[in-house]
Amino acid sequence: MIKCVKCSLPDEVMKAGFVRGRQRYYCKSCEYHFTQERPAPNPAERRRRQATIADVAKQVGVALSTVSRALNGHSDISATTRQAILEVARQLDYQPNLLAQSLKSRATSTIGVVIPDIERPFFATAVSGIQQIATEAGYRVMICQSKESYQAEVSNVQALIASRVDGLLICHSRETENFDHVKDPARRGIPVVHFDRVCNEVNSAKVILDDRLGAYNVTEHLIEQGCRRIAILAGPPSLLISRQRQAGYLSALRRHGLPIEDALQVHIDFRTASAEACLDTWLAMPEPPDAIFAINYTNAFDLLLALKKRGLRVPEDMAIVGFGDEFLASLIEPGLTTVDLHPYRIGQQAASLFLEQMAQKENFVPRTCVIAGDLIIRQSSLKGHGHLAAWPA
Amino acid sequence: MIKCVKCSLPDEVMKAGFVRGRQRYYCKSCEYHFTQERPAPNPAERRRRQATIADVAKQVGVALSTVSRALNGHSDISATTRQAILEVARQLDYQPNLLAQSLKSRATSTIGVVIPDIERPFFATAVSGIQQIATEAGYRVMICQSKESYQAEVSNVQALIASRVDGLLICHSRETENFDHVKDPARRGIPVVHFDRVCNEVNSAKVILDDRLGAYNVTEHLIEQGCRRIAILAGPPSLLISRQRQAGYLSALRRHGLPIEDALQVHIDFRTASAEACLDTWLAMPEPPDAIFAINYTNAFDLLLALKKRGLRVPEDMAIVGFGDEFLASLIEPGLTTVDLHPYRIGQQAASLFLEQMAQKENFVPRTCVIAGDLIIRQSSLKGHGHLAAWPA
DNA sequence: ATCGTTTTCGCAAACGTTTCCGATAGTGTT
DNA sequence: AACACTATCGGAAACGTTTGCGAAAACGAT
Repeated sequence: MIKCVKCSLPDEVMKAGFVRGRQRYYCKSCEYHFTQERPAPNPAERRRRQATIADVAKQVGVALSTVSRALNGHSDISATTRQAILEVARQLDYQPNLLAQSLKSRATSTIGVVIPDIERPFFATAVSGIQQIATEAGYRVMICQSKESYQAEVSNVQALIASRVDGLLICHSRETENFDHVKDPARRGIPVVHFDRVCNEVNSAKVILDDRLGAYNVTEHLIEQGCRRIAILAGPPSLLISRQRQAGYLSALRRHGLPIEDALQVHIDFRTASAEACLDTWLAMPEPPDAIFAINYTNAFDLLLALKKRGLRVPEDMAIVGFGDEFLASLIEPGLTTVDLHPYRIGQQAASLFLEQMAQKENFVPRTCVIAGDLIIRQSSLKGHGHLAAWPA
Repeated sequence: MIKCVKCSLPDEVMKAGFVRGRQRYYCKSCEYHFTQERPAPNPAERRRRQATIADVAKQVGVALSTVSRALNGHSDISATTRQAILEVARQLDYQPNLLAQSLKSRATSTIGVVIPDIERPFFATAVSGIQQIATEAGYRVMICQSKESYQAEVSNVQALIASRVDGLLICHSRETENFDHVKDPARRGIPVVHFDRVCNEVNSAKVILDDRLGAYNVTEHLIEQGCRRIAILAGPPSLLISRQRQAGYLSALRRHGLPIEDALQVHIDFRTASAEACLDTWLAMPEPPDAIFAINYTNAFDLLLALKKRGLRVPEDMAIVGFGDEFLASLIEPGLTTVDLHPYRIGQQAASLFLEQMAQKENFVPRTCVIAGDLIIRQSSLKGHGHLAAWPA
């Protein structure tokens, strides 16, 4: 017979249900419910715990608050107790629990970054720029990749919000067309900064690069080199960068009074095969182009290789210019003329905008920073007709 | 005269100190201490707060525990209340606070990764591999860069511990010689996995790449191509990878009965200038080498360019092979023969080892995985004398 | 000795969850 | 009815910090 845990009288005990796998009893005399006790948890089971403020306090013989004050360098504490506490904390390998601190302070000192792909040099460098500024300001950085997937991007943003990041720096995936997931943190009062691929539906700070100007400059450079039939290998018309860079190209042609020819403007999907096919079409023309501006840097490489394969010389027979990723561009032969987009600077600027917003709080007015690209002239465009021909490669 | 906040009698009130900027009083009749009240905090000051479980509970009219059960899909709840709670949670844009959850559960579902530099393709790819496995298993990834600084590495590790990551994946900086900061998490019961640049002082799981075998293979390939005087452009002898790759090189030479010549083994500091200087020394020899194995991929590029500048043909006059970073290697002309180190696989393996350790808990025995590199043959080494000459580039 | 002041420290309430445990009301079953 | 059982729900204690506020002790000056 089961004995009551209070009066220890087995007589008055009766069964009273079965809950969550355990028998329940009721003692009539005590009017008390109780259940079979649970098997003791395996002591080896529970994970070794890290030292807490309570451990330190107990060992020193003071209150929790005193330990907290000692560790945080507060004033309300005597030098001797502070020393004793610090000593014990060191002994116990005490490391403050950031989770608890953040929960209490409602701030994590962490900013979330969402990028399409860390493997692309542009983003890796941008992240480095972000991290430099953030670290200097005492913030940690949490990086997420969307891998160009809208779904992944949304879940990344939600995870970052759930982690209560203090800010969100994002470059949208190529797929993203719905921006509700970014409006959300903004509504929650989390500062949002867009960079590179921005979104105009949200009233956020933005860092963009001047695609139009960059394309203008690189096209103008070709014109100065004596090129007269300049082709452009553009991307999908749906992409903003594609349209912007084409606009810069057209603007340069117009400015210098060159004819604009539809056959010399082709939109492709950035794949190598498409680039080669396009090149062949151009080469088969009665009057082929004397220069090609590839708005995507991998396509520029494709063209260089394809031309070499076809026995054509760069830049003598055909000048080639690209856009971005100047590190790779400097390695190949001939060196590829391109526009340095300063991804590091873009990252820095994005982080700075976040810091600015944190400092100004409510009265921050989101603004847009434009980072101008710099024309980097290398062998692939140096026809030697212009005044720039003497430049060092 | 100040009135007592309890009895409202001004007579018995006397001053009783001055604490933290505010006057303190004592009422004799009530035996009660009190201070001047603090100016009310600016209501606009306090940050907009995100909805919590309490907000949902209040609006629905149930207890906190009920809301928690509803949100977590627990069983002890009726379908109707669950629906009502979910509805209100949606209305209020409720997002669970991961900080609080982690604090309670003592687990963050986050793994910390420390790498030297995210801008290096090898690490960017490795991180991607880590992230894939981690994400699939429901873990988030927190990335830190040491930028090859020991100090930064230590502070990164401490920050990750403070954030209570569930695991630590680390590739040491070049500077790191003291490994106490990694022993620390291990002592705390945090699983540690080393990858690429490991540390043997800690009893952790490790993922390493087979430098020796890779170097052996690439050297043997050169021999098969008919090369007989193979030089090696090694790195600082202090670096383990440098010694390992040299060992593989020597082993291949010995295996094939080729003489080993000290003049053909040079240790440099990986800089471009050093590589060029070394090349010139070799070219000035009465009997120059017919192939060079550069253990660092950037040096391999340096050599390609330098040779071209000197009017020498690759691979006819000089074969060149590199090590790692096969993406870049495929872009240049001629394509660089190299060893694919499979950084993605290394990252995946590291993450898998962590998961394994989490699953097995106490009875996990740390083991070391070796990822073998694959020889990727391209133009730069194809002298056409061997049976591999027919391979597609 | 009295009283104002300063220094130092403890108590307890947050922060937002989860979860154990007990308490009901309802539902069948003898 | 009496009893056994199930389905729901609330209360409260954690998790590890920080911090406001009160209390006690020490100190100095009347």
